[in-house]
Amino acid sequence: MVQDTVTLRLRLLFGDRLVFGPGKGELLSRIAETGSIAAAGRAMGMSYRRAWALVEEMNAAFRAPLVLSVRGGAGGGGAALSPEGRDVLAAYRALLATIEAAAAPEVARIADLLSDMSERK
Amino acid sequence: MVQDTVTLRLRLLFGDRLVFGPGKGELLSRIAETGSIAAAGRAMGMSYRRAWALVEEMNAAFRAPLVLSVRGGAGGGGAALSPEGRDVLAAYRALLATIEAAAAPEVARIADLLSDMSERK
DNA sequence: CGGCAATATGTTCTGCCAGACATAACGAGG
DNA sequence: CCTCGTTATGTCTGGCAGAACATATTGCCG
Repeated sequence: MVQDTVTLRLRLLFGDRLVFGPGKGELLSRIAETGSIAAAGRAMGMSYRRAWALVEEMNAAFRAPLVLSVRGGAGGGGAALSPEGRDVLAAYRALLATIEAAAAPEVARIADLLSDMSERK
Repeated sequence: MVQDTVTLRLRLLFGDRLVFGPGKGELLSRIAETGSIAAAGRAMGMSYRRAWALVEEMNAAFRAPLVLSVRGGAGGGGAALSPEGRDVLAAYRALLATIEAAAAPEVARIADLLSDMSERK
């Protein structure tokens, strides 16, 4: 095997506006596991400001908000995925899996033509 | 159908360096059809500077240069795809086709959850 | 009731990358 | 031998996305 890791980054555009990509995917995922926009942002080295902006953008783009948030209360508040949020995340993950499987042969073809990466830092 | 156009943008990363994406794909394609880096750049509203930089990057990343260029001579010079260049382009196009087919159901799932875009400018 | 941690949102600062501009070298052909 | 269009490469600059900073608000819990 010539190269260490091959990753596919997939972005979905509807019309000409970007709706979903790796960043929002991971953000959604981290919100689900941490129950907090702030914690999710911290986990990916992203300012809360930006994390929140992405959430806002998603909530506006979809028919129903993907992230539900409450403020005040125990622990200051929190956030969680709505059913739609879980749906979108699941669909996106499935998409990646499907694509990675389907793409394997062509990816290998391209990888074979790459210069050897073992001698790169 | 709720939304007009759905497009998938796919980027390939090997290790952590980006190697190939939509921009380089189209550039390669246009170089093949125009026989010139400058013309290819113009065709996609890209400065020659940038087009050339992308070519340089690709040529460096792959085992053999994807684009062969000559300067001076009839018409000032020109560029063409090397066999490896044609291979990579063909593989990338095949990749896109494969993926678009495989992705259709999940994309539809996500699209269904989008807010209606017919009432957006 | 006051502290805490998170959501929510405005304002300002900044690093960096894309594009603009400049210039050299090149080589066939008139 | 001069023109022309292209490759090749350096430098400068403006815009803007994202970070940094600032503040208000909310509601449980000790």
